[in-house]
Amino acid sequence: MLRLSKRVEYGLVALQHLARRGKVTGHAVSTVREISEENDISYDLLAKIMQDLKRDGVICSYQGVRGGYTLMFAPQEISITRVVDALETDNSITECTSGTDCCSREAVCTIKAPMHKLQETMSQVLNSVTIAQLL
Amino acid sequence: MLRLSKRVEYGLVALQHLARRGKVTGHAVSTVREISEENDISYDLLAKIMQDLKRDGVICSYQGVRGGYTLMFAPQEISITRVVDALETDNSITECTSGTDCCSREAVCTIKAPMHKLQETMSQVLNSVTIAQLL
DNA sequence: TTATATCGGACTCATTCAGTCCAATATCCT
DNA sequence: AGGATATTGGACTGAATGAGTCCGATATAA
Repeated sequence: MLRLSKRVEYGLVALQHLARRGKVTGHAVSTVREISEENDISYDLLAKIMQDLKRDGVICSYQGVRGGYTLMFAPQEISITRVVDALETDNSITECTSGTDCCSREAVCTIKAPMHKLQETMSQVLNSVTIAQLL
Repeated sequence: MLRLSKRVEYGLVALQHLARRGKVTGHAVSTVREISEENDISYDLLAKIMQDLKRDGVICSYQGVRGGYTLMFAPQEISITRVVDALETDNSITECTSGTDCCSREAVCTIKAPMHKLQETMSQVLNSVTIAQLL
């Protein structure tokens, strides 16, 4: 459907939330609980998303009491592409333009080249928008 | 997943096929059977897609023996946006940017404006690419 | 040591998508 | 007229995906 998943949507909101608290190192600036309540997002679902963002390295976590999350980069250094890559399994517009090989129709596929070009353009757009634009 | 559906993919292939036969008026230039066989696409599925493209007005049909389909516009006048609109129920990147109202989180949504801007940019990209680029 | 967080897996439920099957209708050609 | 060919239309299945839930484990500041 050419749609961003709810995971990405919530991820962007969460990163925006953290960004507004500033990129602080050494301790957490916000918790999943807080972000989920302020933005009306399922706590459990957001918790998963935060873990994925942490795994990607875009945020870091602090466990235990007074724990939570903090940005690892300045907002203008975090592109939407990065968020999508961290939270979705695949972000290619066609099977064709994903990874190395194409779909089962590869041998007869007549739109492979133009689709790659379109993919390139789309990626550039997503790459040019950052969390800073959400503030 | 930010992915074009197979319907759109097949639709583009079919329009490319018709475009290569030229924009002829008065009779069909190709049939579903031919397009499906040459491009290894399910006949039944492609038949549905062609009906939708016809319903949209981007192609016209001729029934019966020696029937089939023909383009209604020059390839450079048919944007991918049009194909997506004809073949997918919704092409907005978020629930937010679709139609009139937003999602259930609308009241607390903090990324509505930037998402609309992103949607705009993405639409422009899809609008700038036409069937002519597939030839 | 307890309250508060993140971590991690398994799980359900609804929706969507790709593809199939079958029957009806239109129309050219012989 | 009649058969072959093609579009039209609806209903249907099965697989995949996505959103969201539930439960328990682990880490850590106070």
